[in-house]
Amino acid sequence: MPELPEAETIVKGLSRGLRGQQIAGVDVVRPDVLREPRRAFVDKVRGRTIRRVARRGKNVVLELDGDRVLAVNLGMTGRLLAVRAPDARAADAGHPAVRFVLRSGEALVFDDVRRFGAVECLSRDQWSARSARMGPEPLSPELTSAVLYRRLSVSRAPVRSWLLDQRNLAGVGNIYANEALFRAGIHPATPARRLEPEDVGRLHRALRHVLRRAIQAGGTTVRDYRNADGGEGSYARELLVYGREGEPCVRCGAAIERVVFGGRSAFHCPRCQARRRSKDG
DNA sequence: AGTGTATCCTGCAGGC
DNA sequence: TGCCTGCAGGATACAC
Repeated sequence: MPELPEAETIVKGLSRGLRGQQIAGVDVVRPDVLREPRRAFVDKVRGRTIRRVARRGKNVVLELDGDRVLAVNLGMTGRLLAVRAPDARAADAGHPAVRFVLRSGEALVFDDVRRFGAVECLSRDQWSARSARMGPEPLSPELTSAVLYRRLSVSRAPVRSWLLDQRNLAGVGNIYANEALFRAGIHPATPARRLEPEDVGRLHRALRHVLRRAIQAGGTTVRDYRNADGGEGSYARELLVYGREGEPCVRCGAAIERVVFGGRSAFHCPRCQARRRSKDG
């Protein structure tokens, strides 16, 4: 599940090769990853030059000339692959959904087995509006512990659900939410507003630590995630709770538990992340 | 404002 | 062995 560190890794891998490149042609293999008719999309993208490759939350953002933005949400299994050789078959071995053929003969392929991902071409204004609906970047200096506390304190949602909501924070998904909560010693089902400032301080530090480390490691490959060159991220080795149901907690030895709420698995150590009673009112 | 459920989709693991 | 079922889940829509 590509989250912030995976999107960041992809951006780093693509930036140098894409900047300044002109998109000569667009081959839409799977139109259902678009959010508009194929023809309209192709007409907007073809001939544009890529000015910059950036990230916002979990999205990879290609800024094009003509005030257009190509926004890619990787969904569950999406990949953005840089294809160096003009007729490289490597990318076709998977599940190509959209292929951007560059003037240089190279290509950028959006590949997505399950097609939960999306590729959209928006005006700069449309993208700004979309971005404004997302929460702050967790690694931005503007997101202080105090700001985080203020935002959490007005929500009754379980803190894990709160962290996953892109309107609250941009880029955190289930893996890093679980890992950060473990490091902060907070039970994932704790109502957000019940967290004390010290809890939020620990959560803030844990989030930043986990996201930074995961970026250094090139992201987490559990199964599907690949970087722009098709390589895997190595942060899976450092996961302490995610996917480790029944295994001993690295800190206390208790068996890691999995609970499902909000339609997703939450992994935690029952001893290090003691559940707090939720008090009414 | 919150929860739960269904939807999209395919690969794979587990059960028998 | 091989089929079948269920599960994985990011974002979103919808009912309650």
